[in-house]
Amino acid sequence: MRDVFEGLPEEKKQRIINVCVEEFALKGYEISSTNSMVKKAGISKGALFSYFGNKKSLFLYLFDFSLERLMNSFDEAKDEAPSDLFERCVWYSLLKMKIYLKEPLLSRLVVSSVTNMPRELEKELQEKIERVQGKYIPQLFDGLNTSNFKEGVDPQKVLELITIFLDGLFDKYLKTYKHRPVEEIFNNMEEVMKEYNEYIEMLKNGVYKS
Amino acid sequence: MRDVFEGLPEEKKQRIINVCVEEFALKGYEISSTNSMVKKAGISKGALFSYFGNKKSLFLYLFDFSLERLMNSFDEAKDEAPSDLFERCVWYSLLKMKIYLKEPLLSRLVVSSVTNMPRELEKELQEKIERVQGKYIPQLFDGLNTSNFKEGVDPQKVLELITIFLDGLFDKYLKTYKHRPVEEIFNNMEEVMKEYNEYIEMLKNGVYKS
Amino acid sequence: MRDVFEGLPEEKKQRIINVCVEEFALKGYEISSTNSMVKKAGISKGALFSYFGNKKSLFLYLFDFSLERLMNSFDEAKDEAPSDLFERCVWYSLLKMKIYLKEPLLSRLVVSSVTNMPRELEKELQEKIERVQGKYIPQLFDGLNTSNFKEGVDPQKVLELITIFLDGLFDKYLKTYKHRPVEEIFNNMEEVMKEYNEYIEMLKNGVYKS
Amino acid sequence: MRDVFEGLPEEKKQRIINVCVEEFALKGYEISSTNSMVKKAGISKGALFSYFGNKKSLFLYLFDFSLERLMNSFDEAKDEAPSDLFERCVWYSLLKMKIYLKEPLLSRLVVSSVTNMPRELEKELQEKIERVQGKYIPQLFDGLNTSNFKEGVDPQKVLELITIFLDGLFDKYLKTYKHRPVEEIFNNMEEVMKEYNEYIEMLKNGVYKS
DNA sequence: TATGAATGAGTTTTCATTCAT
DNA sequence: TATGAATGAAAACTCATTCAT
Repeated sequence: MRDVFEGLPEEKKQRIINVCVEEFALKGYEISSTNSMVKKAGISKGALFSYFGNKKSLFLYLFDFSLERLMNSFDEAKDEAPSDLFERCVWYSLLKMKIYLKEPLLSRLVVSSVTNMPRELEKELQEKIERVQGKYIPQLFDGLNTSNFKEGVDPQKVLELITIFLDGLFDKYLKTYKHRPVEEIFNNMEEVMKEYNEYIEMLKNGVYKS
Repeated sequence: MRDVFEGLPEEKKQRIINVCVEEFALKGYEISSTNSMVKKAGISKGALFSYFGNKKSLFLYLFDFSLERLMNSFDEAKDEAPSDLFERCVWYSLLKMKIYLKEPLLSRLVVSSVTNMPRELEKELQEKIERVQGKYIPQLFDGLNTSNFKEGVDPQKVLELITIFLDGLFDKYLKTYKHRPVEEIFNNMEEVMKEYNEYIEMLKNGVYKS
Repeated sequence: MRDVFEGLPEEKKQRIINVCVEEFALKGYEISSTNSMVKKAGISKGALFSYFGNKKSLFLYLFDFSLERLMNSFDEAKDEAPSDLFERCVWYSLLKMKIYLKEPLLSRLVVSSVTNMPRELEKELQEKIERVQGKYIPQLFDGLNTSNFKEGVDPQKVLELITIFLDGLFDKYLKTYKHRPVEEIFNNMEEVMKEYNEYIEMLKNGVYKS
Repeated sequence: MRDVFEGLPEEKKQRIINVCVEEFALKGYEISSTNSMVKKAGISKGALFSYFGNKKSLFLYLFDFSLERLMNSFDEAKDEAPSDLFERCVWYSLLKMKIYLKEPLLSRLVVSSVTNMPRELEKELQEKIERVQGKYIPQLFDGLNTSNFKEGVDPQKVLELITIFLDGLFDKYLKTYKHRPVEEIFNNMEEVMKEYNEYIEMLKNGVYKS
């Protein structure tokens, strides 16, 4: 059944994936309409359902597809991970940002359906997420050098502090640039980096007089 | 049109608001059903639509209502704001948490419809959010004492650092306690405060050996 | 929900019932189309589903409706039941025929959905049938006079013999007159009666030389 | 068009026929799915439609096929027909039962589509049935010995009486054993025969005191 | 003003049939 | 000939919105 879809000409496959990902990413699972998808993709209702069986399977296919593509981008960059905690976190945060900017729809599909899980998909999505987290999170925070830390500072807590902050910063950027073209963000990357570094400096050395 | 609603007996108005807020807060804009609302509120379909015109207006009314109530809670607490930057931020973050716990449905309605803006409402919501931010954010961070700061540290940036971090921490708590009863959170408040203080300590004095 | 339907003007109720009974009686449950029903009845899709909820409930309502009407006709005639076994059976068979001819669609709906039970309705229909049989069958074969029977003849077996035969004869008439107007059958009633009597004579006294 | 099908290797033809007969016999015309048939038969959709043109023609082909096979079984047994009316009828009824048990699917296809004629096929099926009845019925009741009959008894009517009764009895058995395995019926054959004989005795000599 | 029955375009899904390969 | 992907009308059902009462 899904083999039929996989055997389609690449151009057509891509068109269908793009259309459906866009619909799901922008509207969310429940509101998205298979009607609207087939119209935009220029295929028949019957075709879509012969490829994927039903709306739920279609969504899960696209979720897997998106997740894999995003994770591949992570894997490609994995070897460049710096060993210093701060640098590692910054690198990771910027990597997330680059990937989001390179694949905004795939990213949105994954992120929004995880933060706002449709009831019907809860079990399946939960499982997929846990599998990915189990595989990637340990990898990303392995082999970290914490020798620079003050005594009495819990490295785990520091990691959490930085992660929470950088995730928040990431969200802020996303909101800021949501309605602007992608290029503009890339052009401002230098400025973004400068800001990152300022924050990191504060986290490293504190903001109070010693 | 809306005047008719405002002229209703207070008890009936409240009942309608409560029912509709709950529906929207728990299910989201698109999935929520006016049918289910009128049934739960014990009014007729015609009534609801004569009060609010359509689903969209109903939602925007409730959004305004919720936002105002939440902002009033802020205003009431405004005078207790500590003047030290860190204390102010922590106070603000805890205030947000208390308000969320006091009015979970109003808060959820606002927060979830901002993070997950329904297509149809994007413009209007964007505008409302910006108006509120423009009014409240400067107020909240006025008259701060920054005399403890190291030289060369930009107080505005520090503010942003802390705010972003504490908002992220807040979100983490929300997710953690999403499926548990409100009381449990109050009971754990002490532990939460301890964690807050640890993080604040790190932010103040840094995590690297000086 | 069904109250709404019951509260409709009698004329409209009848129109809807007639249209839906006809569709179900002639096509059977699965093939019958709610689309086609609403078109023929001149109401909207929404209306039909607000009256009955879904196709299954609609059908069960009409089944109950039909069964009750048919059973009422039986009840009205009950007191005229002869006490002789043969006469009783003939009377019963002719009564069935008269009712079938008076309400051919209601009868067909009931008969055809019992002989050809749609999987989806099996449980419900089975139950209804059993309830009716439990109530009517004992009534119909009560107080029979079997004093005329030869010795060694089991009255129960005779009853079965006659019932099976008369039911078969009934079916034969139905098939014969299926495509002809109802009046024609009424006009031929005399002939039908004659045939019945001939058969009964044979059953009573046998066909072999004694 | 159908020649292509007839020219197929016998094994393939049989497989297709078996699969389609089973589907139609168990589900009925309208509910049966050509999709499911081609899957089970291991052929392509195109093939099925190139052999038979459309679903209707496919069904009519299988109906003819089934009818012919069943009628052949009758023909093979024809010479064993007893000449006494009663014996002939009983023989005939048991023959029908044997054939039904030997070819339950072919029989079910024919019987169920005759008792519950799909709208779309009514005309064609009607015609086929009449042709078969016109050919076989006279044959089967030829050369009967009616010398044992009472005077004044119309042999034609007796024949009809017995036929209608035995057909009804047959139906009753079918319903009784509908959900049980075929073997069970064969095992109970003795009991069935006993019941037949009891009824026949009643028909011969009547049930009233002479 | 208030009611709630009525509307109909919308949803997901199925399936006999066609036709390019 | 044979294939099976593609088609699209049709199915059951929903729901925001309207309007006669």
